[in-house]
Amino acid sequence: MVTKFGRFTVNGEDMTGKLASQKRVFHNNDDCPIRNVVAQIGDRWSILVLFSLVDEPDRFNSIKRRVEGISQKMLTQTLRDVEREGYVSRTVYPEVPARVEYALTDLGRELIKPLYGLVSWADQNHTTIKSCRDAYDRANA
Amino acid sequence: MVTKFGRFTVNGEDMTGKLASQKRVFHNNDDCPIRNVVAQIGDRWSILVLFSLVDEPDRFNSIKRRVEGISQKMLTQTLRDVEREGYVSRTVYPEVPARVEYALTDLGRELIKPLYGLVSWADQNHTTIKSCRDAYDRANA
DNA sequence: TGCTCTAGTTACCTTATGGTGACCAAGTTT
DNA sequence: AAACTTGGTCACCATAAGGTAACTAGAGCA
Repeated sequence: MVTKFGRFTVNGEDMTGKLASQKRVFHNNDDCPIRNVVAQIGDRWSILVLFSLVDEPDRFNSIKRRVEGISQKMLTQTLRDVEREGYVSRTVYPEVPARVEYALTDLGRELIKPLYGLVSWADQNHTTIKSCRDAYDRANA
Repeated sequence: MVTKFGRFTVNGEDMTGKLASQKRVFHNNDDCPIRNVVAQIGDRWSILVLFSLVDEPDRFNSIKRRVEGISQKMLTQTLRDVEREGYVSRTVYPEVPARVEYALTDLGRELIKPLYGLVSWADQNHTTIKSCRDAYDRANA
């Protein structure tokens, strides 16, 4: 059996059809790819920072100006995190004053593709979701 | 100009090409679809719970057994959240003892599609990411 | 000398998130 | 009557996440 989403692997295992049997257990430890990847980009700033580098590299203060509301501390922290994950590279140019350029790596560009699918969906559906929230809140007031 | 990801809309605005001009600002307020949607499912349990309902509806304690490590409190909270977003429906059957069935809504099933893209990517690339982390940690020890 | 730039770091504080364990109600079984 | 079932709620606590503001380095410029 193949679901409407096609082949379906999670935790490195082909789980196509296993959900249907109600036997599938979803692990939530360090080896779980879902948490391992999604937890890192599910924070307040990572996705915005990654998308700010989609078309070309950019430097620290320029990113800071473009990602509205991010503090210096959080931009540093977010950039370190996405650099550690391998999504972004950091290049220091020994100019005066120092110039530090951040760019998506190949891996980062690969990640942008599924991420873009999610972001587009969010963009197309967020008014629907808002009215769902309102309806829920009215029903549970 | 169209990016390699095709048309690109964020915040309801066609931003294709705007990134390239370095003019694009990423808002992070209540009207930002990215945060509005991603922040809700970027928590510790939502994605796992949503995927546990992909193939058929399931009831509270069965989900609890299948989503490893989730506490009763967090399952309740997560289910209320995804219900409020409109991704999941909650049906009480007046049996004895009470049976409560959770199922993906049409909207929830729509969300699963881009989410599945992300989860698959995570599954295929998490070993790469792990070695990126190790390399980063070695370089910055 | 003092002020400017970029790209940070650090200390401190507040809020958000999530975990534990006790408790609850309605009804059925022993 | 006591215990067990499902599907929760509630109070309490610990930690994580994130914001603010001050401070730093290295070099150029007035």
